[in-house]
Amino acid sequence: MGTAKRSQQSSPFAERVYAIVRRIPPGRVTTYGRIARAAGLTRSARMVGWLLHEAPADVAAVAHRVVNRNGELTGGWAWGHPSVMRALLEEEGVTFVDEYRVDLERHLWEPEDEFSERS
DNA sequence: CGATTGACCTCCG
DNA sequence: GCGGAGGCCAATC
Repeated sequence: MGTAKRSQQSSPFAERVYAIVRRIPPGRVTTYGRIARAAGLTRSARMVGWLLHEAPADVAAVAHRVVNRNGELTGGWAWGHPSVMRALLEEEGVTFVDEYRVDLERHLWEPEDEFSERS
């Protein structure tokens, strides 16, 4: 396979993010910052979102469980419309405190912060 | 090759 | 407690 590369250079940080996202249980939600911190890069939450945009199908299948620090469906438009992601979350039993805001106090899932480095 | 944007967050005033 | 600015890495124009 000569053409087995492109931009999918599977960065160590990317694989770490994908691994964490895949470990997100149903009915549970996490935040980009939480994943970024668990991956080792606390201030690189932006890249997490971009990675999810280029993420494989298995990761994208659970990407709707990833929300921002506010619990808002910031990436809802990635599915075409936030209502789609909201429906998926509701299907898993996730409640919403607002139209597009999940109850983090109720479904916030914290990844294994083995690599979490504090300042 | 340089500048801008991006599924965002943290720090500082 | 709230607001603004910086940061971080990569992709796209």
